[in-house]
Amino acid sequence: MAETGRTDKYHHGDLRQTLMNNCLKLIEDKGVSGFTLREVARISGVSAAAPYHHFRNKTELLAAVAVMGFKMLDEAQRKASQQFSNPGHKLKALGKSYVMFAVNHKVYFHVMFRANNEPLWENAQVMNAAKHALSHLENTIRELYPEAEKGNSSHFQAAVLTCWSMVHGLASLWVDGPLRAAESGKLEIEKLIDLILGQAMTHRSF
Amino acid sequence: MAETGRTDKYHHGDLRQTLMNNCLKLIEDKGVSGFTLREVARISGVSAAAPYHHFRNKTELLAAVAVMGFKMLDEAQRKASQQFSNPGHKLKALGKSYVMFAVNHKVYFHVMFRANNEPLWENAQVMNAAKHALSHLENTIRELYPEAEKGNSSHFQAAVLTCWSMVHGLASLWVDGPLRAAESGKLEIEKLIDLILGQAMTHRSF
DNA sequence: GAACATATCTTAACATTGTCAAGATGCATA
DNA sequence: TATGCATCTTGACAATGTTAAGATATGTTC
Repeated sequence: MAETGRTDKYHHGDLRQTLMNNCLKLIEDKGVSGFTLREVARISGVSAAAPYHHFRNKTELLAAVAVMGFKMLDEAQRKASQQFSNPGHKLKALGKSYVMFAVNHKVYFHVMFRANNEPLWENAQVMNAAKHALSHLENTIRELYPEAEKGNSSHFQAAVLTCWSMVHGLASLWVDGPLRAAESGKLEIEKLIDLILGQAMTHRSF
Repeated sequence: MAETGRTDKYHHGDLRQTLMNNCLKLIEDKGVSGFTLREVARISGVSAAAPYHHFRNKTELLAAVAVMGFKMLDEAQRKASQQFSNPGHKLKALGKSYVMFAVNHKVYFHVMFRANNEPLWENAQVMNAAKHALSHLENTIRELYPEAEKGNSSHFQAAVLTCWSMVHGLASLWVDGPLRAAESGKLEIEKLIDLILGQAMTHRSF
């Protein structure tokens, strides 16, 4: 009651945050396509026009949720990288943390990268939060290749991108459905991650 | 004129295909979010209700487009794998072909994997077309690991998934924006692919 | 060729949506 | 206490997805 609905005050108190929470709840229930600004307002106990005093439009609500998501991912990555001092182990932990974030927070991941098919990445706040979340990977690769960044910077970027693509691809295939839809689902996702990260990262450079 | 608009006949002739073509054109122009069934009908020169005689709803139009996309990808993968006989080279060619497909047919890729945020993967036709497109990768990995599939099948699945995740991740990061938005865009995408596939696949197992 | 069944298309309507303009209400500050 | 600002509401607008009922062409059967 106190969480979802309105208070009895005319001024809601913290409508902005309430809208963001209910936005997530709604997407969890009905998917991003069935998500409606009006219904978020309804659930939050305010009129359809009320959200416009806190977000310029529907897309900006989603952008705000995406920023929250990136902050959560950032936090998860930070914790993961703190578990190990060895850069190789650190890298593997980061990868697992990335994929598990997508698995455990499917909705966030969806909004962060797919949004409402809107170009969320032009939003400076989103970009910034995303950069922070990605910095852990970059730092760890810097530890792994102290020399790489100096001479051939493109080689460093490629290394970052290789790792990012790997885990982002796995996460995307899971979140978007094809992986769960395929019979590969027999393997539980967590074991799968270990298997794959082992296969991809154990070899030599990572 | 003949392509986009209607014919003078009452019966359109091939409205189904016309709708699919204009669906793509519209998404190219306005993005998936700005895509409207009514406007597709308008562009095609028919009434708003006409498409419902060819597709059950908006999602099924997109599903049909997705199937077309997977057939194109299938064809591209087939050509790529035929260029080499060595399985290692073949695998690299498949990877490059996958990513380049996403880059050159952004809209198709978007519809195939993101759709309208709808669960396209429950559609049997989509699933089937996707499996075909993926079979080339599976076959090539089978060639690489003749022994893998027998004893430990999960190891084989993991190998397939590792490669798929790699290229799908790269493609997704490009299509969804983050890669183009980041400064990494300095590197042209094609060189980037070569760099990454080289880094990821040259090592040992692939 | 005429009659008829069927596929294809249109018009008209419905509930819903995102968004905006104008007005109401409460809060804080002078 | 009076004034100004942030917050919320009501009411409206055009647009959308979708359906029902009716019109028109096409092809098949006699």
